[in-house]
This record gives sequence, C-alpha cells and structure tokens, in this order.
Amino acid sequence: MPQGLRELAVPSRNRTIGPVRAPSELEGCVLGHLWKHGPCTAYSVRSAMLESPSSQWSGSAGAIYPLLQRFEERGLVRSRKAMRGERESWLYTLTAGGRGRFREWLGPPLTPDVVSITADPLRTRMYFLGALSTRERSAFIASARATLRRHLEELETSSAREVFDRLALRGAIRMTHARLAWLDEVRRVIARGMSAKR
Amino acid sequence: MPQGLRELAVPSRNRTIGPVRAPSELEGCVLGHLWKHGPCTAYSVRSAMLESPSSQWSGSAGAIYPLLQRFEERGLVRSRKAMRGERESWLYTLTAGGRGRFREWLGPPLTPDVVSITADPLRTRMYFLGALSTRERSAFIASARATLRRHLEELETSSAREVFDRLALRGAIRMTHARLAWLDEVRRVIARGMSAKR
DNA sequence: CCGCTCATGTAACTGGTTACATGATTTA
DNA sequence: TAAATCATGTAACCAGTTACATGAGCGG
Repeated sequence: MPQGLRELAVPSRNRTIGPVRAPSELEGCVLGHLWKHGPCTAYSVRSAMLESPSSQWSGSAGAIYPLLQRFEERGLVRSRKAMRGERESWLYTLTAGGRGRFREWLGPPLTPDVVSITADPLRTRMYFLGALSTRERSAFIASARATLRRHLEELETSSAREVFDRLALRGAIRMTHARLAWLDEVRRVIARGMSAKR
Repeated sequence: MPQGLRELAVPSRNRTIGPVRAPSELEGCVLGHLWKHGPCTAYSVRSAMLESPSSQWSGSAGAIYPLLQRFEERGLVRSRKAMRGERESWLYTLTAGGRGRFREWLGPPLTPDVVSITADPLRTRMYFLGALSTRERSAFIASARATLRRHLEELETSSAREVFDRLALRGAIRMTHARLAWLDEVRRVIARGMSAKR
C-alpha cells in the first residue's frame, strides 16, 4: 500500500511544520498593508478592506483577526500594545520572515494564475446569455452598461497620492473602459443577429 | 435579549428550509452547463471546467459531485441512469426549479458585485510594487507582459462556434489587450520617475 | 496486457463568511 | 446623552481543495 503524502500534513495549529503553501490573496494583501502602512492595528487593516470598492475584500473581522493571530504564531508579524490616547490597541509589525513571505507573494517570479485570465462574473454569464429572451438580453446589457458607467465615473473622480496606488487605479479604469467597449460589441452583434433572422 | 436570525439557519442537510442565499459562481455555472449542454454526467461538467483556461475553475471532484447531489436533494436537477455502450453513468437534467435558480443567478437584475470591479491579482500587486527594487520592478513588468502576450496568442488562435461563447472569448481578448496597454503605461511611468530622480 | 479515458466518489481539512458580542472613547 | 467610531474578538457554519480510492471499458 502506497505511503500517502497525507502523513506529512500534520495539523498546523499544533505548531508543527506542514508543507507551506503559496500565500492567498488575502494573506499577501494584509502583509502588504503592514509593509506599506507601517505598524498598525488589525482594525485599520480591516477598515482599508472595507473601504475598497472591490467586493473581493469583505474585510470581515472573522477573517482578519484570526489571520493576524496565525501570522504571529508563524513569526511573520510581531505585536506590541500601544496607547492611542487612553485607548489601548495592538500594533502589528512585519518581521524579516513576514517581509520574506510578502516578497514571495508579490513576485517576481509571477505564478501563471496571477497573470493569466482573471475571473469575471459578467463574462461567465455571457456564455449563457442564450438562455434569455431578446428582450431580457437587452435589459441585461443595458443594466450592465449603466452600472459600469456609474462605476467608471466613481473611479475617475477618485484620486490616489502614491504612484503605485495611482497606477493600480489607472488599471481599474482601463479595465472598465474595456468592459464597456466589449458590451458595445456584444450589443452590436446581437442586434445584427436579430436583424439577420428577420 | 434580541432574537437572532441564527435561529432560522437550520442545517440544510436535514431537508429543512433555511434562508436561501444567492447562488455561487460555481453553482450558477454548473446549472448553466446543464442548461446549455443538455443532460450530461457530473464527469462531463467536471471535464469542461478542467479544460477552461481560467484557474477559477478547479473542477475538483470534491466540488462537483457533492454539488450535484445537493442540487438533486433540493430538486434543482433530476438524474437517470444511462448506458454509454456497456458503461453506466448518471445523466443530470435541469428541473423547472433548476432553470429558475439558474435564471436567478444569470440575471437580469444583476447584483452590483457581478458588474463592478473584478478581482485582479496583478492589479492588487501593483499597490505594493514600491516594495521592489528598480531592477525587480522591471523584471516584474517584463514577466507579466511576456505571459500576457503568450496568453493573448492562445486566446486569439482559439475558436468558439456558438455566438455567446465567441462573445465571451472576445471579452477575454479585450481584457488582455487592456491589461497589456496598462502594463505599458506602468512601464512608461516608472521609467519617467527614474529619469526624473536622476 | 498496459495505459488511457470515462466514471464516481469520499475523508480531512481550511480559509473565509455571517452573525453575534463587548466595551471604551470621541463627537455632535 | 446619543450616536458614531475605534477596537477586539468568537462560534457556527459552509463551500471548495487536496488527496486518496476504485473500477469498467477501450485502443494500441
């Protein structure tokens, strides 16, 4: 009977070393926040994620607090008690190990799934647009376009001081433009298809 | 003491009705596959996801098989045994309820998180590019650009027969173009920044 | 007869969500 | 003094991953 790899995967809670996997986006992002915004509280990490327009970052307490705790167990961060006025809080700082792990997540080298095709729920739905009636299809496209245009306005009026924040924002704007242009193409094609059928 | 909503969330395995949440992307996509590709096996749903270039769709058996089972428990699909030659398999078909649930996932109406800003691990990393040295930064951009160009070629040579498959593919191509153009902008900006510093 | 594809599953785990819960301090 | 903000957490749950496991039929 073959000896499985499973044997090696000892529960990580018992501070034994299991096979270390690649950092998740949340992990990398929290480490990054700590790198970029100095020593700060779990609360402020959380607030940053809550502020983000992307629904990717739920910023739920149930994710952030345990994550920071795990980081500390693994020696990626250190925490010290601090007083902000009369109020106490824990400030987290990256350790050398944490910086290493962050750097590992950030790349280079970039793993394929970071660079290649991104998940897009709108594109996913496009495969199934045939399930809608012509009328519903138009409604679908119209509603998507309207939401995207509103979204674009928001992005274009928002500002970022830091160079790379600004470049990331530029990326979001470009993507939104591209999605709008794509929806235009979709609209044209389905309109053509309809007139061809007549 | 306030009566929590928790009380309502009775375990769904015991065929009691809990608050029904919005379908996940996987759920919607599997229902969609069943809608689009007629009665088919869990295996073929799985294969389709394994073929997909997007890393979003792991197509792990541990996701698909239990999902189809849950669908059947909830009355969203029906299954019947079928023979393909001498080999037996279960063919799943959408029920009326399943079509309803699919339609609900597909929209319209579209929920904001479907339309608004998509998660992009490359854009996420952009916020933290300041953590790299100038040299590493160039390597980062160069490697991303190279991978994206290769990716674009793949997309441009791949074909789709069905209209909406083709439109979805067009979307992926447009996104890749936009990401490449964005990386060009990034490269220009950081080059300008460097020369300004001299 | 070997290896590939078709075909179906399960057990253990884990990362993250939802919802609950608390309390101090600041500001209107 | 009421509401908002700062601040920290936990318990229950769940969807999805990883890895294991099995077996029939088919093509070379």
